[in-house]
Amino acid sequence: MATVRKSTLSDVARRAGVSATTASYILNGRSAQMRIAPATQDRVLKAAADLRYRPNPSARSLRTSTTRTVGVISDLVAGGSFASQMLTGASAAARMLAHLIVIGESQGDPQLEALLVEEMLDRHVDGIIYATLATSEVSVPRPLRQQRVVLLNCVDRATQLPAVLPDEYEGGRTAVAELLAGEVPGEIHVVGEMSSEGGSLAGPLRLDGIRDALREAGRDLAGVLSCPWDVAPAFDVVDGFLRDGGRAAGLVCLNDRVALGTFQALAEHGLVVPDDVSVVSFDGSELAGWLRPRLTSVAIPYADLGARAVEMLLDTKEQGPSVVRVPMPVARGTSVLRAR
Amino acid sequence: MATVRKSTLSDVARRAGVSATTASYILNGRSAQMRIAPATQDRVLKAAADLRYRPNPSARSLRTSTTRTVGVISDLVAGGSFASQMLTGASAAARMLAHLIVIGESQGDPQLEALLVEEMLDRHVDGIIYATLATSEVSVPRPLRQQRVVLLNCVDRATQLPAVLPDEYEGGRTAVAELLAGEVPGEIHVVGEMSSEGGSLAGPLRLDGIRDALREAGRDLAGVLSCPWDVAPAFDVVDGFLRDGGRAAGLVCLNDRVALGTFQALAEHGLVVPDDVSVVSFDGSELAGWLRPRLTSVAIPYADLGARAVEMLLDTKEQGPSVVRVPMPVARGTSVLRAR
DNA sequence: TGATCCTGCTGATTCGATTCAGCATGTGGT
DNA sequence: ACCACATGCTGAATCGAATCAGCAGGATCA
Repeated sequence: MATVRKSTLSDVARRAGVSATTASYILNGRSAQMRIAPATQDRVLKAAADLRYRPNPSARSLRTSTTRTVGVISDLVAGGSFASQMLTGASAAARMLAHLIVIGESQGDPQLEALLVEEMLDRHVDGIIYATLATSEVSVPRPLRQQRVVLLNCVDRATQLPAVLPDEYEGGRTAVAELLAGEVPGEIHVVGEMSSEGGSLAGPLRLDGIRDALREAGRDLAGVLSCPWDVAPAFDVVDGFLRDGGRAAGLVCLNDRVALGTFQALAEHGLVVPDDVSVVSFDGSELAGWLRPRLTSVAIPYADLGARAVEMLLDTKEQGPSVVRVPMPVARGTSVLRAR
Repeated sequence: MATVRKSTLSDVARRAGVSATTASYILNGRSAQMRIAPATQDRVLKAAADLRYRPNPSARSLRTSTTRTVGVISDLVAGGSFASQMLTGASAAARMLAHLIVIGESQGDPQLEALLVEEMLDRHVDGIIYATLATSEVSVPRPLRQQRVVLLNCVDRATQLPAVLPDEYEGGRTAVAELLAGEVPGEIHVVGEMSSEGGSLAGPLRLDGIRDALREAGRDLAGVLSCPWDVAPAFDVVDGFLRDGGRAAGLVCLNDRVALGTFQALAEHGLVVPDDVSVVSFDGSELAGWLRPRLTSVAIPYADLGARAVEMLLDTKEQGPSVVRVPMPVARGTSVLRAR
């Protein structure tokens, strides 16, 4: 642990033969306003380089009360690659802006959440990103309200805080576009829950987009096979549908897990994707790429969301509350029957 | 942004009618050695509570040069839930020890990695966890060597740094135990790559465990279907095997993606899991739970790894270099034929 | 020759907590 | 009545950088 003693501003100043004050001005790029002679400037810069001078962030923070860190608080119940990707984006954006990311996971526990918020505020993070796994409506903890905050993947109607979300409505339209770019000679159904309980906002918006896009194409939505967004429920509902003699040429699954369940049910009934049924989905998860055939999925741009959130947070142009919708790109597979 | 002015130690001291020195001693639990009168102690504690005093971490760090943060540097190429789970564990453990986690993702880029290391050292993190996605042999960046470091999911033979890894060998044995707890009236094969290139250490160790456990049970390994650890390659190799007339009663897949490919190939050949073939796997990912039937998988305890790494890092008992192997628990599904 | 201005720098203070060294009291012993 | 000692507290320095106010010294002008 024999760490080399770090050199301080005074070390640099001494080596350059100037006062710490002067060195400070120069190293902070304020030479101009302070009328520092170019020669002096060079000497100090050289000294700093020689000594590998790196300012002590604690000292700086103490004076300026900014820490060049941003806190990310999420409920992200481990597992999904959500957190991972979102943090990747956030972390990259933060690096660009010379910040580091401090994380805290509330695991959905309001008390833990409050603790984490407090701890981050104690440490004077320059801002906090409040993220949720599922797109949802939230009520941010009190102490956060008068801080720099950006909501990620959620909104808080009460407070009008700035937020970053996927553009679910356009995503819905995109899914339909993918489907109709192929051959779909029959009914189109949606698979997935749309009951508004649970607070997820994604479902209704995607469904709106799907409905509108279909209508504009002169087709309509034959029905919705309603189920929770998971593999087994999706299997059951699609299995039931087929067992009852239901037939569809196109299925829009509301996420990739639903699509997996759907694939399994279709296989069980001897139906082949995409020859018998075309399938598109949402999430753009790894899973989509693992299926046979590979699934066309409208992706949730987690990394982008993370990056945008950080940028908004650190953007000094203090624009008012605003909600940014990030486009959902397509991860294209071969689950849609090609047009002849 | 109208943040309430935070109260300082002097505020507390003034309110309690003592000096800042005294307040400091009391709040740091050093009343005893400093012979503070109980009454004074109570007054200070009360004042601190009244004012909702929270020490300023920057000031404290400046004096003590400890920051109550730990850095996590990983290559974690987004996507896998690896990072997410590992951070969950790390973050929980850190909370217990009153620390926060600062993250940095190197994306496998040594230059970026060096930058991140530097930035974290600048900020005086109390220690760094150096993590890799795939269990592998690494060479940690220079500046890290004389710091408090714990390797996570990797080892550095050159430096003998402490490390935390899954117990892959025992995991291999566990997989076999799961398989043989059922009915496996025929050959047992392994599916997955075992060439030692790439630096992944998991494969060979799992394979050793598998071989030893089989031998001890009086069975042997009929063969290894070699392929990269991913869905499509696994599908191809198993498909080829079956096409060539190969038959197996038990398959040990080296990870869950391989197992998915294997499931797909088996289905293609009309083979039913577990009736015709029993399958076990490694990873314990969500995917295992999504398959039909649910896959029995020996889990990589990411959260535990993260937690253990943090604990080792912050454990002051400065024990020498040591390598900890964390047990791999079973996520049990129904992919093994039940014994009659 | 002195008043004025500009140039180029520096001293001293501040941020908030920690910590060493030491200073008043009060108590006990002789 | 005087010294020794324990008790209970405090002053001042310190960590490293930022920043305000201001000071020499030379040039410029009347």
